[in-house]
Amino acid sequence: MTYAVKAEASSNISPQEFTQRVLSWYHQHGRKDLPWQKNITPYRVWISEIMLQQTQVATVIPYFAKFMKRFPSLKSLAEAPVDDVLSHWSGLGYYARARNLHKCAQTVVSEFAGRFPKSVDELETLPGIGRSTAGAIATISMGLSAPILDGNVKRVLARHFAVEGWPGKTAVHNALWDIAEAHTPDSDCNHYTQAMMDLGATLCTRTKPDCKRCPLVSTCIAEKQNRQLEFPGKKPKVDKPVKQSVFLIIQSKNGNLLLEQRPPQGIWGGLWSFLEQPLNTPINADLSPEEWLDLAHPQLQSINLKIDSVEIWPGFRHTFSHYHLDIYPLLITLESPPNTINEKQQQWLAPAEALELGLAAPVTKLLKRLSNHSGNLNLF
DNA sequence: AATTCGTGGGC
DNA sequence: TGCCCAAGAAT
Repeated sequence: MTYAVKAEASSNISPQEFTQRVLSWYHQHGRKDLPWQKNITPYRVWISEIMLQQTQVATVIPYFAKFMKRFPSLKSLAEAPVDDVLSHWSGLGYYARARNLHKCAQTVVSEFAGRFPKSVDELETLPGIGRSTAGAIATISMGLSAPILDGNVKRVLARHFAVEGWPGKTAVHNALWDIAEAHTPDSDCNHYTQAMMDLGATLCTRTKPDCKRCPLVSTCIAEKQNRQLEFPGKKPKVDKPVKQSVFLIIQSKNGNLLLEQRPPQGIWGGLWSFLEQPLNTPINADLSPEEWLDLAHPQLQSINLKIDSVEIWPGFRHTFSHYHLDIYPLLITLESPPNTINEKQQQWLAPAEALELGLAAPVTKLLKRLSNHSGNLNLF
C-alpha cells in the first residue's frame, strides 16, 4: 500500500516549469504593496522577516510601522538601549527575537562596517537569522539566489509533492528543504521567493485552499488525490501542562507601581512584570485576603512594606505555545510611599511610565484593568 | 533531535 | 468555547 502511494506520487513537472508557472502567477496575482515591499533595503527586509517569524502579516503591519519610525536605520537600532527595542516588541511575542535583533544590529555595525554581508552563509552566522530568513533577505533585498522554507512554502511543497509526515520531524524537514532547493531559480529569485509565500498565504491556505486559481493545480498530487488538508502532516497532540502564579500589583500611596525586570533567559526574557509568586499546587477554593498574602509571602517578604489593603481580582488563564498559566492577580495598596529599592531589576513607576516599558501581555491587560479602577483615572 | 521560546487570528 | 497554528531560531 505504501508502495502504491509512493509510485503514484510523481508530480511530472520539471523544476524549470514549476518556477516558470510560479513566476508567471506572481506577476499577475502576487502581493506587491506590503509595507516592507516598498523602499526595499536589507535593513527593512530583515526587520520584517524577523517580525514575521511565526507571526501573521496582519499582526506585524502596525508593529513594523512603529518600529521603522523609531529605528529608521541599522545604526539607530544598534545605538539604542535594548529596553527600547523590547518596548517596541511588546505584544509580539518570542522576545528573544528582539534581543537577537539588537545584538545583530550591533554585530553588523562592528563586524561588517554597518552593511549586511551579501551571502547566505554569512547572514546565517548572525543572531536570529537562520537558513530561511537568510534566504529571504538574500533573495528579496540583495538579488541573490537561495531557497527559503517558511510555513507557506512548506504547505505548498508538501501538498504539491505529497510529502508525508509532520515537518517538525527532521527527515520531513530535510526532504522539504531538498525540494525547495531543487526548485529555486538562478534568476528572478526575489520574485520567486515572494511568489511562493504569496501562494501559501493567499491560495494554498491551511483550511480552504483555492485550488481553482492555483498555477500548480495540474501537477499537484494532493489535489489529484483530494487530500489537500492532509498536508503538511499534523503535529502530534500533547496536553499542555498548567502552571499557576500570583501576580502582585503593588501600588504605593502616590499611585506608583512596583515592577520587576525578568532575566534575559526564559519566558518573557527581559520584559517587565509584576512581582510573581509561582504556586506548586492549583487553587481550588475561595481564599481570604490573609490566605492570599500567605501564599505570596515569599515575594512580599523580600521587599519589607506595610500593606494597607488587599483586593482579590478575578483570575484568568494565559496560554503559551507550550503551557497554560493561570494568573491570580492581587491589588496590594500600601500605607507608605515607595520604598527605596536596592535591586536594580526592580522599579517604582507611575502607571503611564510603566506602559512605556516592554511588558508581558497579561501585564498590559492588568494595567488596563487598573486604569479603569476607581481612583486611578488620573494616573494614566 | 526534541524543546523552548508568545500572542492573537480564525474557525 | 477551546483548539490549531502562523513569513522559525536557538539550544
